[in-house]
Amino acid sequence: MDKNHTASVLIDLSAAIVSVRGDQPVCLTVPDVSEYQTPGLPFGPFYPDRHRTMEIGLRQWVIEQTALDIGYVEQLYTFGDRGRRSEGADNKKENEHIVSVGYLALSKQCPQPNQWSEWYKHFPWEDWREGRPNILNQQIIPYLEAWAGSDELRRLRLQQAFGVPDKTWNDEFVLDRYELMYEAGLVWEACADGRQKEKISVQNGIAMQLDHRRILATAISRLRAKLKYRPVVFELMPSAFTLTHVQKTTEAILGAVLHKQNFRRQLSKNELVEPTGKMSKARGRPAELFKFKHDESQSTNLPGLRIPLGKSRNF
Amino acid sequence: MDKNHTASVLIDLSAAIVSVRGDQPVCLTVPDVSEYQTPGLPFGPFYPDRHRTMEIGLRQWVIEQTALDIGYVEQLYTFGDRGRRSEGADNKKENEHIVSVGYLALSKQCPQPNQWSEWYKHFPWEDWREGRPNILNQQIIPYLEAWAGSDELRRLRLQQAFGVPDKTWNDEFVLDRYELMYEAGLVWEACADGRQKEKISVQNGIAMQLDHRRILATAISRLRAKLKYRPVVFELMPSAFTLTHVQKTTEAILGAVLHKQNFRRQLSKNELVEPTGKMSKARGRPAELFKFKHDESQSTNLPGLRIPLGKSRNF
DNA sequence: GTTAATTATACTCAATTTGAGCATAATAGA
DNA sequence: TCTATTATGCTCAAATTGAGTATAATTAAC
Repeated sequence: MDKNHTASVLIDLSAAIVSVRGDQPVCLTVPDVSEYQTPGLPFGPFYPDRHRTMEIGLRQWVIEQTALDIGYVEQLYTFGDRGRRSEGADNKKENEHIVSVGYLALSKQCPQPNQWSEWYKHFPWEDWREGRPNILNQQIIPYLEAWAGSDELRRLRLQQAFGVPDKTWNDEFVLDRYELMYEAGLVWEACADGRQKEKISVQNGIAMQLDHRRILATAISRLRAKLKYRPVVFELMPSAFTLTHVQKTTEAILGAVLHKQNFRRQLSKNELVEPTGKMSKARGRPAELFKFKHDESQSTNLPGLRIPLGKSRNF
Repeated sequence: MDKNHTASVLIDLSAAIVSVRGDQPVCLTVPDVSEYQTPGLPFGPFYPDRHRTMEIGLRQWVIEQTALDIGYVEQLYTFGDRGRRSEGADNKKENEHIVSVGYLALSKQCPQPNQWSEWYKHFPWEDWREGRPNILNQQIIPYLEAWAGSDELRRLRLQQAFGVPDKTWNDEFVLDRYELMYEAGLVWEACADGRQKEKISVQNGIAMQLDHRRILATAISRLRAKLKYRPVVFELMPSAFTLTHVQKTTEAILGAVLHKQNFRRQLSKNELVEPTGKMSKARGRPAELFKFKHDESQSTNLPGLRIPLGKSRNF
């Protein structure tokens, strides 16, 4: 085995394809045939011969396999962990190592409801719209505090990720929280390497295949952060929408409620939307229908929503 | 050639190892032996057999080859572009494709000065500390405007990246600006594919090998953005420093000057530093020596400097 | 058809943060 | 002692944010 062979790997392009259905953020998943029936993110191999860039490769198989119209695509992270291939990799050669490049993609529609999985079923502690989730005080925090014990570093991380005991919660630290729970053995995936899977007493969110839940956590973190300074929400909106609709979508992603009047003030100050002249009709007073000002053109680096309190909020 | 073989690639871990020497941000480079003598970023192959994660692999060869103590390491981006291998890849097999994973690393010291290259020699238009760089009005902007012509999309991108003609400059859009210049054929690297290299009339910054200047641009963008909400400056500071020293380092990275009193206000409000009791002695009044409050522990997600005007400034 | 519930939108106001400045303190060197 | 230089304390107007109140335009209930 020469050096070149040792260094050779296969590349999987994994995608967290995100949309919003009603007031729930969802993510495209593929069912699992194994005994555990854990859903996974869709992925496809990268063929450097066929695709000039990896993003082109990603778009290609998403179009082929899902027939979805994804607009916004962003590379998230490249995972080279050895552990990743340990499970269900029977269709790959034994000696081939797999590196997975995670992507975040946004879709305006989400047809075939059963193929889309709601974020907060995988991360129940991340949805604060109805107040602080019970699972935190009832399950997660006590377990984590026991795990931390008197370890100084662990307590500091606990403070930063979960705001314990400082009473501060940063909605962007989704990945940090997941990884802390992983290390503490609080999620199913942490026991995937031969250890018995029944160990996790509480269903701390629905598990996913391989490291897919970690990729989804990365996607949520990134999207929540991006929302605050780039107008990516509109990649999830139809061509015409009410301001309340934009707010509900934003709140769904952030997992937090926002002050209505202030939210609209930001929207109008940044001149992100313009009226269509039409009105929506629902229960109460009809709302004006707006459209995104910069559709078609790459909206990548426009001002953004600038949700205040960008960092952390008290509770 | 079966499908697996087509998908097999080699992975290079490229590193933008950044430090600050005096008032100049610098980046570790390796000399080039070819006729053009363009410097390149150091890189090493990733051996999945030997290293559990890519970050471990990166740290490994940095330690082996540079003997540097790098603290902070962050993955930047994974480039799968076919063009990348076109040049000087004689030591690799013809059919092997290379994917390069770019990393940003921060080092407190930068010994052997000749191996470190100053950022702004590669990106002269990014240093605004002495005011608006002349090269913009004299060379870059006129060329780009001609290139844009009446193309609507091009003009919009020009506006966003270079603030033309809105008079607004966002210090974080380093990558956007570089890529625009690349597309417009304004940088040497754009002509690397067989076209004559002498075409670029102006020396718009010193070129680098392969796509290394793009990786460096990514690193600068990321670091400038991160600086504003995470206390990463301290990864570039010695154990004891004056507040002015922190400010000079920050300004070097941002390529912009900051208001002294307001900078200090942020530092003290966020409680990032604590006095050591000692004083520095230089020309004027002696300054108090401080140290970073959260040294040793992972400072990754602490509050940060929160440099105001985070987005863009007028000129 | 009147009333209640619901949703939209305009407007206000105090608290905080930011941008920009002046004033003063402590040192070295002339 | 005087001057240049750097550090640091303090002020203040402008802008932004957080959190309301008031009012308008509908549908659903009675």
